[in-house]
Amino acid sequence: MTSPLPLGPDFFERDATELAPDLLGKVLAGPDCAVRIVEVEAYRSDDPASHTFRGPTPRNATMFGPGGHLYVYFTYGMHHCANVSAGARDDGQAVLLRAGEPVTGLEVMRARRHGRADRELLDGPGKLCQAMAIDRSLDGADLTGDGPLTLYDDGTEPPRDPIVGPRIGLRVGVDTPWRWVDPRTTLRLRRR
DNA sequence: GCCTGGATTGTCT
DNA sequence: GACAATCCAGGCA
Repeated sequence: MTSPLPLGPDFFERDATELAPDLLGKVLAGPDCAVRIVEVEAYRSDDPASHTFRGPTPRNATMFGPGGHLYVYFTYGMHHCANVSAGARDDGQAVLLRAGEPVTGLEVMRARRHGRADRELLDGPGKLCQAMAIDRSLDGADLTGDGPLTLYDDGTEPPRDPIVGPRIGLRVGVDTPWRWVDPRTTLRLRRR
């Protein structure tokens, strides 16, 4: 275990399908809690399932910004989802953070998730945002510096044998295997 | 354990 | 005006 280091902009400035599996095992730290990422999905602008497929809009502006920033969107009338922008400016790429495991701030997250079992605190994209109090006010936050949220490498290597499969909840783009799961997780996640 | 249906609102066509 | 990168409760096995 080396000392935790924030990931720099260089780490994020590559294709979302390369970045996504490397985010497994990394730590997303907020002001009062931190989470180890165990499930991700990649989205690109040439991908019909991506919010950026039809070009820039006010909502998806962060995905077209530089890599290493937080893209938060609101969906199904009641849920937020958190993404990390990837690639260079104007690339329109991002990695959706689907699930995580608690690192610090367990009590805070339990309170925000209102009595859910620990294994159900962070095992879905909407739940992860609820537990970490992520909403649209954090859209565009810089994850590489002194913002409210930071992505760290705490010395945990990405898994050598990540589970790869199709993305979840889509009407289109289900044929591309752009979802990665860390096999070391104890969460009950779809494994294929 | 697995499956089904309802909730609810911002966003784009 | 329709849809959406979801979650949860409830029913059944």
